[in-house]
Amino acid sequence: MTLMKHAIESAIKKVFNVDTEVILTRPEPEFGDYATNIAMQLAKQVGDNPRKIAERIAEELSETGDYEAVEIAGPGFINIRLKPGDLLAYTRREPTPVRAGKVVVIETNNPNPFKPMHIGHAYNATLADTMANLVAISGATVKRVSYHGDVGAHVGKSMWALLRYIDGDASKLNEIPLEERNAFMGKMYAEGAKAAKEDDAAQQEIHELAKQSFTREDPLYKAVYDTVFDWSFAQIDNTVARLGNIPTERRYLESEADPIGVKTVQDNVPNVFQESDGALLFKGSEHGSFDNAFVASNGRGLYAARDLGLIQLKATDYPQMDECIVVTGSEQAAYFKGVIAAAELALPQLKDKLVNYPTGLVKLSTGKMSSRTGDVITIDWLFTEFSKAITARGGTADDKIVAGALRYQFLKVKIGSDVVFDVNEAVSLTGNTGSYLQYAHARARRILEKAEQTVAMPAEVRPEDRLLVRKLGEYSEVVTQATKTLEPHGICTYLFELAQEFNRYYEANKVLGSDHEQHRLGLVALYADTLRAGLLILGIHAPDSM
RNA sequence: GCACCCGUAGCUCAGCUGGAUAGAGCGUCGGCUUGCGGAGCCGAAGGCCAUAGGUUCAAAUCCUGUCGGGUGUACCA
Repeated sequence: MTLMKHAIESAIKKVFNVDTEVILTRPEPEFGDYATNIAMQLAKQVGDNPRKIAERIAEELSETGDYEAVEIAGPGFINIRLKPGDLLAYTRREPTPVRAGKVVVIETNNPNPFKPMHIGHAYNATLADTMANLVAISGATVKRVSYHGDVGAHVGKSMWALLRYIDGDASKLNEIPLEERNAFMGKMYAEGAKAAKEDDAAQQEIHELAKQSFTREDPLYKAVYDTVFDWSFAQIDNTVARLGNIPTERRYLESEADPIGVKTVQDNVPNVFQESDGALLFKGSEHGSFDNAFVASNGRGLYAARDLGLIQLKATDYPQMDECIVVTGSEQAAYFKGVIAAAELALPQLKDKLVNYPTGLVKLSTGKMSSRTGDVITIDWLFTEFSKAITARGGTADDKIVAGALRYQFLKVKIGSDVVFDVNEAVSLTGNTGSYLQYAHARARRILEKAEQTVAMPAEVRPEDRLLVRKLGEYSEVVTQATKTLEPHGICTYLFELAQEFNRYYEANKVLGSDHEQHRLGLVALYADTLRAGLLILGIHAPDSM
């Protein structure tokens, strides 16, 4: 494509003596393989009508003999049709390495211990993990990390309920079976949250217990804390792995980030932070955010200070870091704007390295959920529902299949839009779903498996192949675009279109036993490999059977 | 109040670096048994792209106003 772009640019230079950048698009297949509207853009500058300009350029391009056809259409579009050989060459999967040589640190999960994991965590984790995949595809070295709130208010709430539950005997926790721990932790948190809201005395205790989370001096407190802390991370690690995420290489905790952040804030008074009512605040309102306290009037570090500390921990662990990506809910967008602005002022060496991607919320079509009341859709429940649906179709529902369906549901939506999660739709397995793609892949593999000859790259493009081959040729462009913006949804759309294109082909053209068996097997293999490669980027397993 | 995000088919969403008849899935209605997995394929109905202006040869796409929805707004995370 770059070659073609340059060819057109130099044709323009030659004919009109104008330097310009040509953008090629993919038009409707009836028009050709590539199109550009450059003639219309040049009309004013060159002072001629667009169709004439287009004709001059087309003439020049035709003379090279590099294309099957160059045509003018409509108000001045130049449509280019590739030669069959080139059409095939374009199917090579070689996305442009737009981040070659960079080092990128990205948080690929950040659920808090002591709280239940819900569908929102699954969304954040799968999206961030997929973005990390895109970073890797773009030629960078990816460092996957995680960050968790191990101290503070939510811990106080859980500890309040936990301490009442054990009633002085920490060994009571050992009686809770492994498979009930998640539900138990959720229940404890919900109870504490409820008490904090409704009962003033309890609120005082919870406040006290929250403070203790920093020191954990009391032996009973420590025993309970340590046990549930371990349970939490066992759950988090297990769930994240189950979702198909690649493991992280470093886990950061708020308790370790806190002192570093507090010191940074204190060291930068008054140039970056100002004292106000005893608290140290950052005037985020002057940076597109809002004024926010980083250190409380009692000297304790707040969330923002911890984020400042976290950034430095990352920079220390990964001194080559060029970019530091955090994916969060959109409700934190303004907050992060403030943190990043403050960080760039206090830590100028990190300027332009910090990026926050705000995502939409996960909403359920069935109604609201709330972790406060314990009324949440858990990830375990989702896995169970998917399994049931797949089994009902006569398929085998291992975790990899289920995770694929789940991931796709999250990834197909543009980052920033809310994900309306309709469990019935997600589980339906038809239409634009992960299951459709996995099934499509399995079917293609099945054909190859049955073939009694070795499969090689197709050597030609027959007329009935054209649409499929053209679609295959879009892979590198789509993936390159996705790596630039770190948005996976375009890959989802593309893979779905590709699978549809193949299903059409497959419906109309017999492969095994046909006169063109060898040729068509080559196409099937190329398609199956392309589909698998795309799914791999999304972290979705492409099964050979299901 | 102020700031940011959003408003595309009944529902859920693509399309937004301006371009050729606005696309898909679900749902609805109608087709497809010889041929490899029907979790599929083909077709139909369904849109003043919230609304009013502006910029442009060209606007769903850019700018402004209005209406409607969401989120945020310092010592929670």
